[in-house]
Amino acid sequence: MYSAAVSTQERLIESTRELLWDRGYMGTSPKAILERSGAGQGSMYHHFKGKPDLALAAIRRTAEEMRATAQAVLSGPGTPYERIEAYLRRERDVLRGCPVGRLTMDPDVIASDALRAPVDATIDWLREQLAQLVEEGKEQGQFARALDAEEIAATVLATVQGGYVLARASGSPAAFDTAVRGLLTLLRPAS
Amino acid sequence: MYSAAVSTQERLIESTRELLWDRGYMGTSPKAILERSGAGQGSMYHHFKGKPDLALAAIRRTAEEMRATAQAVLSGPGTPYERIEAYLRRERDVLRGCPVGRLTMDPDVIASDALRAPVDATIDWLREQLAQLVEEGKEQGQFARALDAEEIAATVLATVQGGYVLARASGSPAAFDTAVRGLLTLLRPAS
DNA sequence: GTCTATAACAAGATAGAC
DNA sequence: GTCTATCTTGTTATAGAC
Repeated sequence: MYSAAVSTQERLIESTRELLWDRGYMGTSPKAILERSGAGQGSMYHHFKGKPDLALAAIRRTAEEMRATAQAVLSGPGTPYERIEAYLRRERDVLRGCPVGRLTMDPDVIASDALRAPVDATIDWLREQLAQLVEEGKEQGQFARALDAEEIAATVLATVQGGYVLARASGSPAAFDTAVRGLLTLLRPAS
Repeated sequence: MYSAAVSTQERLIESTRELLWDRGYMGTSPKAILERSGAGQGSMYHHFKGKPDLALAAIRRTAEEMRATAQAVLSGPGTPYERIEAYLRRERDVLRGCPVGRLTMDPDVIASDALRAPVDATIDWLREQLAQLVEEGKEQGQFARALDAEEIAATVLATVQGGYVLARASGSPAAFDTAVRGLLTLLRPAS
């Protein structure tokens, strides 16, 4: 078989991903997942133990995807500054928010070690990648010696995550871009 | 009467504020509000039209309180840089998140102009205050002329809001402080 | 103003037929 | 593997007594 139809299990995971992104864990009901995926009650409980189990599969996939997307930009061409800039300016569905970061505002996700783990791991990985870039930039003389790579990496990530908050509050993606431009000005090498 | 007992209406609003902070709009049920406040079904629907109406009262009060708290620090003593630092370093219940900012992740809040308005207004006001401080710092020669006050203000706010995300993801307030230290290094006057 | 009763509907899951 | 009951509990509100 060269081209199999997408499985019910697959549709369940993808539907859950979309709903988690838009409505969070609390706001995502099994009923809504079933409606969106076109699956029946029985299918869902056959493939998954329940809502948390299905959500875990969805979150893991979203986390992996985010990692791949970031990887592509961060390990792309250019100087460390340019690659950080590319990460900050990459196309985003700003008003929809970060599919990973938004989960931190879900009490049920934070309360569950299993559900929080992929979120934590993704953000931690991103921080390491950014810190390594900053370190490189310091070695190349592009960034000041006085900068702490771990700190700057956290600031970059926080600006992105916070940019989503500002944008959603104002109802416009512009606020995200403004915050990013501010950070880039502060980071820009003197050269 | 010099000291009246706290009214039922008051207890309803305060209970709603606590629950909104911890569990968001979706996660806050009228039932939970009633249990926490000790009020009955009838009292709630006597004083408020329903959940959105009560939430609006709660959100407005939280927004006002946040403004007052920020005001105290931002218009306190010190140079512009020192006052921004004081804002960034002020005591926060980091793992609990921002009681105003977290509402932007609630689809029902964002979808309602009435509920989003106080959130938007508070963040906008904060941005203006910070921008004014940056402008002052530029005039006093403390910040570089090249800085755009609006942009830097957005970056400062985003770092705070994003700091909460990093902290909740890792389960530790340390991530918030790390991001703030990074930003302060970037902002610090050469002097 | 506050209470209890009631209700219509959604959430989350199980049972068992097909 | 998928489907349709069925079940328990929670959500959000209304009605009407006190």
